[in-house]
Amino acid sequence: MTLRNAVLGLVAESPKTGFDLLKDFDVARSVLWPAPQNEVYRVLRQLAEEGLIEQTAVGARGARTYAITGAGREQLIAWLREPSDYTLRYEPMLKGVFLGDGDPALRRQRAADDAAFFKAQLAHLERIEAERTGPDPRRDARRMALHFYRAMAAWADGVSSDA
Amino acid sequence: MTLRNAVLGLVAESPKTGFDLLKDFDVARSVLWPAPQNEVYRVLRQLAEEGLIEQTAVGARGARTYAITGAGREQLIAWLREPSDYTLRYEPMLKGVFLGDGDPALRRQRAADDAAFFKAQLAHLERIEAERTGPDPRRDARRMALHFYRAMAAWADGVSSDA
DNA sequence: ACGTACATGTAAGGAGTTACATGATTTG
DNA sequence: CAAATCATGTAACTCCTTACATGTACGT
Repeated sequence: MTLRNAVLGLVAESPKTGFDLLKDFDVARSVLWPAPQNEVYRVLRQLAEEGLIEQTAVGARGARTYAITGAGREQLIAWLREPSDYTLRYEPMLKGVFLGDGDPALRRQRAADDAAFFKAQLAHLERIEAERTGPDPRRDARRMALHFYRAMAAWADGVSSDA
Repeated sequence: MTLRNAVLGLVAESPKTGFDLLKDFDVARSVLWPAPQNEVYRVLRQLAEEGLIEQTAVGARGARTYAITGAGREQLIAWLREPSDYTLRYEPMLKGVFLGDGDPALRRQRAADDAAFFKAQLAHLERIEAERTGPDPRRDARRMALHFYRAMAAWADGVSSDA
C-alpha cells in the first residue's frame, strides 16, 4: 500500500486534484514512479471515504481539489515514523542474477544499456540540483536518487570493463 | 510480471520444485525478494501450462520437479535481451520525499534506522563475498546489491550528519 | 508415536495494469 | 469551430497479500 501513502504525502504538501497528482507521478521530473491514472482516482476516493483527505473545492471541468485532514496528517506521520519496508524489486538487478550463466555478449550488452540509462538519469538529476535555488523539501529524496544512480552506473561500468 | 521471470530463470539454473524455489526467494540469502508461497505455485502451474517449463519428476511427498523447456529458455533469453523496466519503487526513498517537510528529529530517526539496515545488509553481502570460492554465476547481482547498499548507507549517513 | 520439516493447495480481498470512453474548457 | 488540454470514469484482467488448510515423510 505504498501508492496510498504517496498520494497522502503529496496531498499533504498542498491541496491537489487527481490531475495534479498525475503530473507529480511523472518519473522524468521526480523520484516517483508513474502511477496509473486510474489508481490515483481510486486511491483519492478511498482516502476521502476514510476521512484522511477531504474535498475542498470543485473547480472548472469538475476538478475536485482534495486537502489533507487532521486524521490524514496523523496517519502520514505514523507511516513516516514506522520502520520502512526495505523490500527491493528492481528488474535490472533481477536480470543480473541470470546473466552470469549465459552469453557474455548479452551480459555486456545489458550492462551497456543499463549504464546509458543510469547516466542519463544522473545527468537529469544533477541538472535539477544545479538549477535549484531556495529551500528544497525534496532534497533528501533527490540526494538518495543521486546516490542510487551513481552506484548503479558504477556497477554497470564495472561489468562492461570486466573479462 | 517479474516474479514470472524470476521463477523461469531459477528453474533454468537447474530443475526445481516449488519448495526449492521458496528457499531461493528467501531475502536473507540472496538479492531476491520473498515471494508468497502461494504465488510461486501458481506461477509454476501457469508456466507449465504455457509449455515454458515441464514437470520431469514426482518425488516423495508429491514433490513436483520442473525443468525448463526449449521454449522456456528462448523466452528467458528474450526477456534478458529486451530493455529493462527501470521503474524503482522503494519505500525508504518515498519516505525521503516527505521527510523534508516535517519534524527534523523524525527525519534523523528515519535516516538512522535506514543506515542500520543498509549496513547490516552490506555486512551480510560482504561476508558472503568473502566466503565464496570457485565460479559464481550470481556475482553480478551481488555486486549490484553491494553497490546499492553502500550508496544507500552513504546517503543515510549524509542525512544524519547534516544540519 | 510424536514432532519437525517437506510439499502443495484454496479462498477472499486488495492493488496494479491496460484499454477504452466521456465530457468540459481553453486556445488559436 | 476545431484541436489540444484538462479532468475523471468504467471494465476486465492479472498479480499480490494474508490466512488458513491438508497431507506426507523423516528422525528420534
